[in-house]
Amino acid sequence: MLKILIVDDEKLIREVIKEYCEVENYQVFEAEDGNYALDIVRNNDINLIVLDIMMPKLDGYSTYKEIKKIRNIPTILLSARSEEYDKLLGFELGIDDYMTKPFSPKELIARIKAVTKRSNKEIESFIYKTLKVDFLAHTIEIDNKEIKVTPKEYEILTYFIKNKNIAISREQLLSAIWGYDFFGDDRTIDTHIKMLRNNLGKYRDLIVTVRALGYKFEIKD
Amino acid sequence: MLKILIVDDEKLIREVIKEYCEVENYQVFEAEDGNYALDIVRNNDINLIVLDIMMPKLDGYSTYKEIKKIRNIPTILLSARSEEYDKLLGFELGIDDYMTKPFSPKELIARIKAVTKRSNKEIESFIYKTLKVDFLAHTIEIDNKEIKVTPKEYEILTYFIKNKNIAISREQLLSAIWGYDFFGDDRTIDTHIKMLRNNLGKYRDLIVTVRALGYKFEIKD
DNA sequence: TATTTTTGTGAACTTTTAGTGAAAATTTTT
DNA sequence: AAAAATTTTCACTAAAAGTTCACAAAAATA
Repeated sequence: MLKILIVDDEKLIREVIKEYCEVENYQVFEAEDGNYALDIVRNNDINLIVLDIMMPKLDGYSTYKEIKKIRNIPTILLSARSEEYDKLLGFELGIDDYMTKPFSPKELIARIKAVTKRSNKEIESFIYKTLKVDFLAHTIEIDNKEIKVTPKEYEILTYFIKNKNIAISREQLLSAIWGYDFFGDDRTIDTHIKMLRNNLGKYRDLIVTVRALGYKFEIKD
Repeated sequence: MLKILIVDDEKLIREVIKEYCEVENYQVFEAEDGNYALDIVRNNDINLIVLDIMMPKLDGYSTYKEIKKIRNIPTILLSARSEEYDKLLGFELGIDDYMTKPFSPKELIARIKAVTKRSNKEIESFIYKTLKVDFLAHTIEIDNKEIKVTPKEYEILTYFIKNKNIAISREQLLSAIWGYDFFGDDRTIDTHIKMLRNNLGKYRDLIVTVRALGYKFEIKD
């Protein structure tokens, strides 16, 4: 279960966030200032921190730096006004996300999900039966035998793997792999898919076509 | 192209928002009170609404509720002062976001982008008894068995789900799914409904016909 | 009940879409 | 600069999907 620490001097804010988090089944810890926060971080295995910048005693920035000394924890910063926005942009030392008050609870939950998802997603390889893709070595193996694919095919395959079981539109593939500035024919994808399927041999059916949309890399767990 | 409806009694506010939206290439509709807003929603395929709470005639809250009866549209509420903040937090019936005046146009645009992005992604699945629609995988399951439907049927079903318990006219379905430039016979819908019902098997009755109007996806909660 | 309106449906017909091989264009390697 | 590899375009085909239509069935109305 996700353990979330909320650091804010306003009790109301903490309560509201807590309520929403509990709906999502997160375990919530509260701290009303930076010192309490540090204490909690030291004694609990916190997965994510929601941290207000403007606080009495130990302010958000300083708290953030202190926490980083203890352990790297994904953090979402809250700033009081949108004027702070620019400052935040300049303030770059690994913040995972930030929001300006007032914010919608829905959005916060969405961001929490996004951040936790992101920080858990650095995989080094993908294995399914005898298909192995090694992201570090940049190789693909089937039945212990390396198969060669072109760079584009490799990119498509890894994109599929990272988004397995999600239907991907041609547009999405194009902008993800070709970039937003590609103005060619989107049927080009079909040709690459054809070649990738051929190269995947007996695993060709992992790429299923989603009619009127695009393709999907389907792994039935 | 994104169609945005701005509902505010102050002309100046509307103008400013409009200008910024047009920079982003959004198509902007304006309404100076709730009644106009309802009219526009009924006759256009609006994607997002920016709605002021304080208005003469039909106020924001009421307008919001009325719109929900017509169709589910992501909405950003504007409240006049930050004191309203607490009220808004308690006010929970699916608002996607809200802002307090004065706000920066930049921030509004950022939120519009966030909301539209989210509303296209947030709902990952719909489950009713043993009927499961997975919007990411683009699949439909009944009794743990995947059923195949055509693209149009899938679109209709997801539109129904997003607007469950709301009667949808044939015109509305046409403009939402076929687009404004479809000039064919609206009985075509009936054929698609027939096929969709067949594919839904024991759940066929979720699609109820609303005589002289269209259809409704009815879920008794 | 008779008549009219509206919806359900099977089947014929039309259009759209994806798979594919080949060729042209581009990029990379030799 | 030539050769090789890769990427992109394109035209053709088969399959899938979409549309129309006529008649049956059902509901509303007179």
